[in-house]
Amino acid sequence: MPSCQLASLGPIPDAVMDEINECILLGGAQDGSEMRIGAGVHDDVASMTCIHSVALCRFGVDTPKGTAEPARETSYNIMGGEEMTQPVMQYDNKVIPHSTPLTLRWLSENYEFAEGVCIPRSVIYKHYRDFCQKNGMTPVNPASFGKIIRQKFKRVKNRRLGTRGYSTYHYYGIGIRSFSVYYEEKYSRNGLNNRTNLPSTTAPILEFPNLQDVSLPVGVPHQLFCSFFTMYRTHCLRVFNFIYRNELDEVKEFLQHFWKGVPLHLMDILGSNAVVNMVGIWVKHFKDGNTSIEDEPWDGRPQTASTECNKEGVDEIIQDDRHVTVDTRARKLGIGHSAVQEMIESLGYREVCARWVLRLLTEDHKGQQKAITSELLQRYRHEGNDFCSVL
Amino acid sequence: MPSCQLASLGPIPDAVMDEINECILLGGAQDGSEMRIGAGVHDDVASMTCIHSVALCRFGVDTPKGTAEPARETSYNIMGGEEMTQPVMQYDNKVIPHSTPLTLRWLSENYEFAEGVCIPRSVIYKHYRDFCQKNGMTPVNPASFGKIIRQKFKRVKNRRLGTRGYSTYHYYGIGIRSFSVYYEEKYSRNGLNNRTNLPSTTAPILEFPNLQDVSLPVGVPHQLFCSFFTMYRTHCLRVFNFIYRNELDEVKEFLQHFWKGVPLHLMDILGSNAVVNMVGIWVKHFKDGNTSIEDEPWDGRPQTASTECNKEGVDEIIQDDRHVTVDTRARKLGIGHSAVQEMIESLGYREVCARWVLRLLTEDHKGQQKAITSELLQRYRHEGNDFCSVL
DNA sequence: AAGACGTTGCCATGGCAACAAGCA
DNA sequence: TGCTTGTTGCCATGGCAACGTCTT
Repeated sequence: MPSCQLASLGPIPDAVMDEINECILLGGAQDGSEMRIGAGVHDDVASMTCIHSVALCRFGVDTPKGTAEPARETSYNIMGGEEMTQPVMQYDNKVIPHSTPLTLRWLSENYEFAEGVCIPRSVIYKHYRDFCQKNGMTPVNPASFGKIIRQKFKRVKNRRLGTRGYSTYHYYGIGIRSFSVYYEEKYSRNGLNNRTNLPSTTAPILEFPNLQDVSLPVGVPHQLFCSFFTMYRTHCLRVFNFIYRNELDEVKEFLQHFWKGVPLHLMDILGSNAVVNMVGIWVKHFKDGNTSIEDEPWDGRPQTASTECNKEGVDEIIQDDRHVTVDTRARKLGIGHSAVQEMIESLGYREVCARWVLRLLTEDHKGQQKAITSELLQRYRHEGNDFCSVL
Repeated sequence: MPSCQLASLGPIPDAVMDEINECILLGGAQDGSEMRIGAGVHDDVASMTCIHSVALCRFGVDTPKGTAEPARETSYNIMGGEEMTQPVMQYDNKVIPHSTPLTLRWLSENYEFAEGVCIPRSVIYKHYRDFCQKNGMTPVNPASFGKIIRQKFKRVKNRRLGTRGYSTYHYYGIGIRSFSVYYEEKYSRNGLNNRTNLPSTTAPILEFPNLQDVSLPVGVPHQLFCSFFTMYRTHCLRVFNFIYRNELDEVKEFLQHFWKGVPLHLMDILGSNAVVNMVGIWVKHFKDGNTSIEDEPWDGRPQTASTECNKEGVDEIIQDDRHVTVDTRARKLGIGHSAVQEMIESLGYREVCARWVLRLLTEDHKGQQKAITSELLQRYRHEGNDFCSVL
């Protein structure tokens, strides 16, 4: 019996994949203003983990069942549309700082009171940014925008929805007008009825193996692996949910959050080849078209499959390993960014990516100890061991 | 007439300098838990700017006037003390998660209601962390600690003090008991009277040149320079204040904040040699024992002085320049951290440091544009020009 | 009965802008 | 009067923990 079910609602549309790719390429910050010194290293991790997890999601989904798909497709088109149908006012190329009355009017035209509707603040704010860009206005920050929202919708309430520890703020009581260019069914009054007949349990599910059915790789403490398994399972579920809800900005941030947040005592087992390979096996399994791992016995499988999988192209992997090393380091130097492109192209090397994520994380945690001397030697010694274990 | 006055209250005690050095060496995070991937690059900037600004403060201060010095000295000793006189309870090496009753008792023993006293939250929290460490407890996060504070002191009020845009949260109504090991006069009931006869205007001041009296380097837009000058002046004032208030943690964070926050359109003039040298001249001037720049005419001085200053040891500077390049890049690779030590030893090269801060910032802003192709070429081209302009 | 999980209240910090006070 | 600058209210987001519901 699966202890966790992943809702999947059809293949990821190309538009979404494009956005994800763009997100990876751009490092997540579209306007440059939020960039920080040192972002390069973050991007390394984010790119890799994004590739890995998105690959998992991509291959994990079932055939479409046709539920609620049209609405989602429409929403992408709207968001990706080039032209607002009727911009409130068009200034001739002059960038004006900000206009509260204009924003209030825009709010009136596109949103309405809607009891029972929850819309993420980030979604409305994204719409607002779009509105500002199309009208040559400099947007205000989220806090100030919130004040404007509450000027217009005095009775709006707060909700914090999302899985444990990852709740996001929502406005409760605001819906998108049905004729707005930003219309999305789930965020409007109309979506209230439809949502009830779309429970996640009726959707095709992606089942993870039950922990009891999995025989663990030798040498890995059972307790630690259980912890990691739980975290990773939840992680995948959340990535799924983010993508399903079209909150692609969240995906990147969340991935960073997850991989950076792996506790130190779990780092050790992540260094273990067997665990990495087990994750890889799951990905591979989903890729082959299975949505459940339950129908096949899992005992003993990880070890055998992992070796078989490893042998497939061990030379290339090592080759690629070194290659990525060079590029990653080059990018840490600030020399270039073409490596990201390469990493995307080498999507087939999911295991490599996963392994690299781990390596990166390990390196960085090491680096954070900031020992003044002998750090250099220690690092090379550590890397040496790591490299051997990859072989 | 100076438009801004810097309060300075004697030379920086060795204890403070030690802490600053430690802060630089450790990268600011004492427990490692707040470290993040990519912190290395932040540290580069922080170290440099810290050296630069601290040097400015160090050389800018006047002879001590003996006001309130004893209290400050005492406080350093207290904070640096090895042993609490009477720990509430001593567990034998076992790390226990957390104990609210213990914390409440500790609060009662060390703090009291004190109308009119403002104490920064960070200060109390630092004390609490110290208390936890000494008693083998895992401290709770600041938010949860705040709840405990309000359990004990129900009438505490909030204050946000600090210069514009850099306010920090304070508790108003809590003072440190006079017999506490954490006692500091300014944060206790006794400090209330003393503070009134220590207005910053009566303290020796460090005067910046008035903008009208400064003839700008050629080729630098007046408007841009004025903006930068205002920012830099405020920056120095704040660094002074932080050090005076013994809030050394703030110093590092603030320096990062300032240098990272230089707007893009000011980056250009910071790339200008003349501006960098002007800052360098001020530092040099203060170093020579002057607290005011007003008594000497400033017309035309920047250019001449800058060249003279440059010629002093241009070879060494370039030599050092390359040296720092290597080390900085090495550290970005995560190879080692001894470079920080070197930079501290080369404190004499303040101008070089300043220049390097600018270079680093420029590089990073460039890097954040994340253009996929031709970034490499562009960067080298840019660096080439930059290097020439240094010569 | 115990555990898992979503929701929500209270705390934290931080940005912006309005207000107030001091000063040229 | 106009400018500068400190303070504060309102908004944002985020962590932790308590509570209630639901599952095992």
